[in-house]
Amino acid sequence: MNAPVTITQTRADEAFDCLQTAIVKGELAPGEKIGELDLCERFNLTRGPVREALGRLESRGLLVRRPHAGVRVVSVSAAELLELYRIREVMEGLAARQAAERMTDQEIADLQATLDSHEAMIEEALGQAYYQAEGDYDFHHRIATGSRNTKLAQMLLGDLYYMVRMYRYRLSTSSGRPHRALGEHRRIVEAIAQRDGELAEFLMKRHINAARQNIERKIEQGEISF
Amino acid sequence: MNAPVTITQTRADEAFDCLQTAIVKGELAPGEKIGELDLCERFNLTRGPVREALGRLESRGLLVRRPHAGVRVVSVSAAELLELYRIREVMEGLAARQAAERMTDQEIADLQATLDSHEAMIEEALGQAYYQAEGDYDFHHRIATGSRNTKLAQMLLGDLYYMVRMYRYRLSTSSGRPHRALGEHRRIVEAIAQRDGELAEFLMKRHINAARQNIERKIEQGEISF
DNA sequence: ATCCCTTGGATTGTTGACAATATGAGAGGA
DNA sequence: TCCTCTCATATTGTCAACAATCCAAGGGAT
Repeated sequence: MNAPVTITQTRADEAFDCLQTAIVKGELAPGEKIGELDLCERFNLTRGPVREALGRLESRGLLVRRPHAGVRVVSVSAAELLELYRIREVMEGLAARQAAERMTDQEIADLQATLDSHEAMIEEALGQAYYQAEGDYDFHHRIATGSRNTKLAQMLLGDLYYMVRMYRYRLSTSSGRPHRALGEHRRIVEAIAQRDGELAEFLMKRHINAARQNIERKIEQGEISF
Repeated sequence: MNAPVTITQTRADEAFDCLQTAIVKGELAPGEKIGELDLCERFNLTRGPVREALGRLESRGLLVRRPHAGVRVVSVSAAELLELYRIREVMEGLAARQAAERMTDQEIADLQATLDSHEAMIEEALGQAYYQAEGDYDFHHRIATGSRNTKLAQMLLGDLYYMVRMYRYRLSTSSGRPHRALGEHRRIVEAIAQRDGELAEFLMKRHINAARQNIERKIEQGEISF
């Protein structure tokens, strides 16, 4: 009867998580060169696990490493960020379609519940950017897993979302957007609830396209520094 | 004046390449448990680099690792393989569209040239499965890079294609398919040459969808063992 | 003054040994 | 005969020292 609470994982996993969150939260700025022993001291780990974590992060595209020259946090240009949204558009469109076909009724109910909670947050918190961002992430997360497409979910959750979130922290969504986004979310869930995969895909693609255009506008207006 | 011929990269990269090709070529069967020491002896490397390579491969989804229990080559079920093609459909559709917008005239000419060479191979080699598979890979490879979408190309070339190729080796394309596939390739390139992104996307999606149905049929007919 | 080469220092890549843990065989009991 | 528990073994995870490589500062030549 071993306690399944064993959260120990492994040192390398620990390093991986720490590094990933540090990158996503912006504690390590894009383009910044990071030394291995700096990280070791920072997380109280030895070089072995840290090194393995660096390898994994590099393979996922969050870090870029040059042999013997150290690793840097990947710096994504404005153009590349927009390209990321183009990818999200097609992939999450597919996720929405498959989610409409495969999500359980329970999952759909939960999804609607989270939207209600998001709405409450927006109302009371005057559209606090943070809650909106987290809520948005939650929404897309659920749909990705709801697609029952292992690889698709893996690519979205393990690759793209981390990259997008990395830039969310400096891209506060514009004032009016949270409400509109919530509305779009509602319509997507509606389509899913009606098991209309085609419509869900269409709405999701339009939703992400709108988000992309929103960012594009901000870049043109110089509200973002890269 | 250092000789730039030293392609040695690093030991870990070497291990990574060896392992990847070994997996793709089927020398390490899906589901097979592989010990670190075995690999060390196999590639004449020490455990450090091998271990790092394992970490990277795991992060890319080609391996699955359980703490203290060893790593196994990922075994993809028939259903998951079909899901992979669903992902390819939307992602390569996007790639084709962007390639139509961004490829240089030279790249397009090269692409057409490779198709000619593929056709010659099919004619003379009686549709040798091997050439067809490699040619097909070449075609999709060029379009992915031609999209000028860094992340998209990275995901296709670094993740999906390896997984698909891994199963290509046991999925000899059906007799009539190479000719049909070549025709579809030609029409896609035609659309790209005319800078018709929308059409290129449509044709590419249909092309991959056809390939998926082809596999689905084979699975139903029990021609494939999983 | 500028450019190129050299050299010292620091950082990364690699190695082999040590510690922790899961797998499997075997003994004992129901 | 089957099941459970224990323990030995092999394999993995981790650590600290060694070797290889790049980067920057400094000196000399043009």
